[in-house]
Amino acid sequence: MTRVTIQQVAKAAGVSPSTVSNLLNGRTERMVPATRDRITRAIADLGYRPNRAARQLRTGRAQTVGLIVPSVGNPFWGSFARELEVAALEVGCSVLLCNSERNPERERRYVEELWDDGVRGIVLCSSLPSLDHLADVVSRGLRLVTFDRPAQPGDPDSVVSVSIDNHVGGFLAAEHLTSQGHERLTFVSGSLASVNRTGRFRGFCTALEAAGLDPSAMPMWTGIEDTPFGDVEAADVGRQAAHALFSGDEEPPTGVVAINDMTALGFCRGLRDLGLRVGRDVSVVGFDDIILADLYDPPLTTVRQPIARMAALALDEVLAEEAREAGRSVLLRPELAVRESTAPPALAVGSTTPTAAAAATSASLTPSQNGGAR
Amino acid sequence: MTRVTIQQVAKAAGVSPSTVSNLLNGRTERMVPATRDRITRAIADLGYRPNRAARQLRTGRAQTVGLIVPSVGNPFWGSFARELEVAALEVGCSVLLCNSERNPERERRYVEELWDDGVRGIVLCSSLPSLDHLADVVSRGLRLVTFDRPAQPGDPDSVVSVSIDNHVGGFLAAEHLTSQGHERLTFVSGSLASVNRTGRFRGFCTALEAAGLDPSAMPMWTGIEDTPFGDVEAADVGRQAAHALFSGDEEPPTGVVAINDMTALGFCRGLRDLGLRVGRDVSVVGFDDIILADLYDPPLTTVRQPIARMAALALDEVLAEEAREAGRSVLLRPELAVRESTAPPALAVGSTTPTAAAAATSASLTPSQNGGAR
DNA sequence: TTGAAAGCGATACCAT
DNA sequence: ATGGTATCGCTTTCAA
Repeated sequence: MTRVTIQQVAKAAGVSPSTVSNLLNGRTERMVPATRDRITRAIADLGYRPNRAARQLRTGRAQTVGLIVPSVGNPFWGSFARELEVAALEVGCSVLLCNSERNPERERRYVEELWDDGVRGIVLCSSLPSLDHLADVVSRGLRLVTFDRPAQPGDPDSVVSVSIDNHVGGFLAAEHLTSQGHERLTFVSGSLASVNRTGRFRGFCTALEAAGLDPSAMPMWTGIEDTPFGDVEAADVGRQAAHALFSGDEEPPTGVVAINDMTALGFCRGLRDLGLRVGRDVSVVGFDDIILADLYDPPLTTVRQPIARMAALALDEVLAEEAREAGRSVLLRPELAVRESTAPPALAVGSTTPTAAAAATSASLTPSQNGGAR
Repeated sequence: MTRVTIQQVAKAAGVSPSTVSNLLNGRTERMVPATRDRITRAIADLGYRPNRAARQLRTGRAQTVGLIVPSVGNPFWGSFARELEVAALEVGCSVLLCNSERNPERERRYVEELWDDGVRGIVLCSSLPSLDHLADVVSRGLRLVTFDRPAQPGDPDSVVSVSIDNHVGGFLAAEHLTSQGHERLTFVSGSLASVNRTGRFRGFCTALEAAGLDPSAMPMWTGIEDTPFGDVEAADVGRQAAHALFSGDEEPPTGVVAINDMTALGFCRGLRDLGLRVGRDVSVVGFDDIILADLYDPPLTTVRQPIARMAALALDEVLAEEAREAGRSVLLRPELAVRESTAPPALAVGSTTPTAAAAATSASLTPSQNGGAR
């Protein structure tokens, strides 16, 4: 009933605690095989398991890495968390998961708490422009790796970043649309104050310019830029954007790039509210390639992030023994997964009602199915 | 740079460590206000933070609860994890999250590990029929609360369970379909060896019988019952099921109840592969009500689990001071979220091609929007 | 190759 | 109302 300690193992094996400790920590070389076996036997017999608190108190470090994500409710972060755990498991680490809800204060509290817990380091999935709120802990020696947030000027030197090249991602997404002949494009996202948004949006603009289009002439949606939206609400952002863009006075876009898949899916849902059809009336490109992207109807064209590889890299950086060069950034190239939510724009310009458009294509179906179409 | 200890605080405040400790643990009543203030000042000045490892070593308990889910890649578990964290935060606990991937051995290892970590208790989201692999730790005093897995005969007495009434859930789902006039129904799930599957399937059968239908006469899908499918693969299960049911010799169902939303969404994707339309050619009911259910096109009718409430309850049980009565079960009532993936069955029987069927339906069925009307 | 013993930092009992 | 101090279980010199 009461826990077995290293002393009891030592006694059972007829050796001292030090020797058992040596075995536990892989220092078997200085040990006669017979001793080793006796200890191993004793450990098994007694069902001994080292007390981590004691070990940590002594060594000062836990076999743990912290992971802070905006919200595991978002499947992208859920999948990433899972991949990081896989990587950590391989090196005998566990992962302490925290949801920041994109709240800087909460983020700071979690970082402090994890630091107190003696984590080896933290993988921070934040897109806040500044890391000032964490400068204190970082200066105290915390090993911090940011994910999906390229290094910014002003970041502490010791912070490492692992992310995709967002500029390339945004470019690929928009270029795909322009190459299909789209000429009215909108970039849809929530809060402006996010680092990856900036990169993705710039890539989007670059692609437009490359196609001879003027980014500033595109329909814009600036509904809720100030609201610090969380991640579960990402879908709401997309949905609201769709409503705004397609029921305003301005001529709506024929193609849209969303900041992430949840927003893209929300946007699709918004289009559905309006009786519009994705991939036919409007083309939509997402970002992340969550599982649901391929499951959606129509399957969503999206910019894929190689999360398994990124998780492994992030963990490597967290556990790296020696300090890395200052301001180290690991940048991966994203790729585009082309699916059916994108297609060349409808030839008909200024189609009257969506229902009419749909009917035209599907061999004069009675317009009864366009759920809720007004 | 070096960590501040309780001794340093004590010295700075001109008191003994014991007194500081008393303050830290809320025993302020035996302390003159002036002392209290001096200590508080010292703590703030020095930026003192208690060392958790030391505290845990001394008290034997951490301020932590374990959470084991099949996979946070599945949005249902992601959302649940988030809710549990919210609840835990309110009482100053952190959550240690682990993905079991529905692997009993891995589940056991995690439970042992969490126990070693000194967690207050564990919320286990498992649907394994037996808890035998955990009997050992449980008998050593672990407080275990199972979620989404009603208590089974043979479970250790001390295990508490929090779940919805799966029988009711399965019933509501199937009854919704029968009341719409569906007479050929299939229950789609992966592994049979899961507790909630059993309950949901029984409820499904009960509803069929209540409608005068014979469950054993329904089209069945028994493709991969033996494979211990994980949770990310849940969608594949659904997709495969759709392919099998709609391209075999047997007449396919007009309505389907899936074990969970991911499977339902996979099923919808499978239908799409085959050119069939959800909510028109086939009605689909999911289970869980993940965010994506409402985002899907068409929005998915599903059995909702009240996860926020369930998370709070599960945490209560984990942290309960005194032991609960033996074999305690908390059972919540699920509710049906009716959306557009379900509708009365097409009138045409023996359709040739999907497209023809679709055309036939919408031609002859004008009032196709009033879901549920007979 | 093995052992003895000094802590890591907080708690709680027992004095005062 | 406050202080002294043994203790939790392990790691790690240093000595044998």
